[in-house]
Amino acid sequence: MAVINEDLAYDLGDFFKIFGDPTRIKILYTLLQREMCVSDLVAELNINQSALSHQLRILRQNDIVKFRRDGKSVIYSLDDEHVGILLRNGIEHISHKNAYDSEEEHK
Amino acid sequence: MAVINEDLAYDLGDFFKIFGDPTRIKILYTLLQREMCVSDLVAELNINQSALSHQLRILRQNDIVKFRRDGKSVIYSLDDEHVGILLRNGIEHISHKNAYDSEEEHK
DNA sequence: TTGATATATGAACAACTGTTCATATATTCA
DNA sequence: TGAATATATGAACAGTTGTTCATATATCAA
Repeated sequence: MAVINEDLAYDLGDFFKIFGDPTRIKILYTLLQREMCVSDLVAELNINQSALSHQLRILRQNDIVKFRRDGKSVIYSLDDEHVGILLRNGIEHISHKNAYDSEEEHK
Repeated sequence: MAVINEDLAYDLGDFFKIFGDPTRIKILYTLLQREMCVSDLVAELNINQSALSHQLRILRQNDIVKFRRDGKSVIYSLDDEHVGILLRNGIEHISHKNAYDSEEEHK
């Protein structure tokens, strides 16, 4: 084992970076529940259409979401089983931390 | 369920952002194996002492690592069980992706 | 105390990131 | 074909991030 491979460190960093933005989190959290077309995402998430499209491209290019065209719409969905696990993992961490924080407040 | 809470989206984003940097990944990957003092990390990871210290502060402030002083040294270790799970999750994702990529190359 | 060693911090700066605006492309329908 | 709708893309810009250099703080040993 010893030292982490330099490339792996960069790849891992790049991978987690994808989840390091609230807009992308919103998108992924939504797609975790059901596939959805762009205009529905715009409506539901209250994000500028262009900003959403830019973020979807990032998710696409990193194989986090997949998409198919249906008439005029493009329908996006999660491409990876790990995404859900990862998000839930993060949520768990945050809720534990918040629970601990409010415990502290009572002292 | 429906739409993700705005605060949660930001908190989750901030959480994952911590893992979105190769220097921090190197640090965490190393601490996953054993606790270590700063100068050992400097030597092992070949990172500038100041840069390392700045990154350790970020990890500290986000309760990802904990530390204790031992004489002149400060010894860091992981503070959270989730970190290992998260890293392994990311590594798994990347290795699957790479496996798939090289599969593609053969076509 | 003084010098040596270990770690932390602040300021400055270059590089990167996400958003917006304008516009391009794609599809459907009349 | 032309208009309407849905989505994507490029350029510009402000804000953020990570590194470096210089320096501060902390601990130990003489």
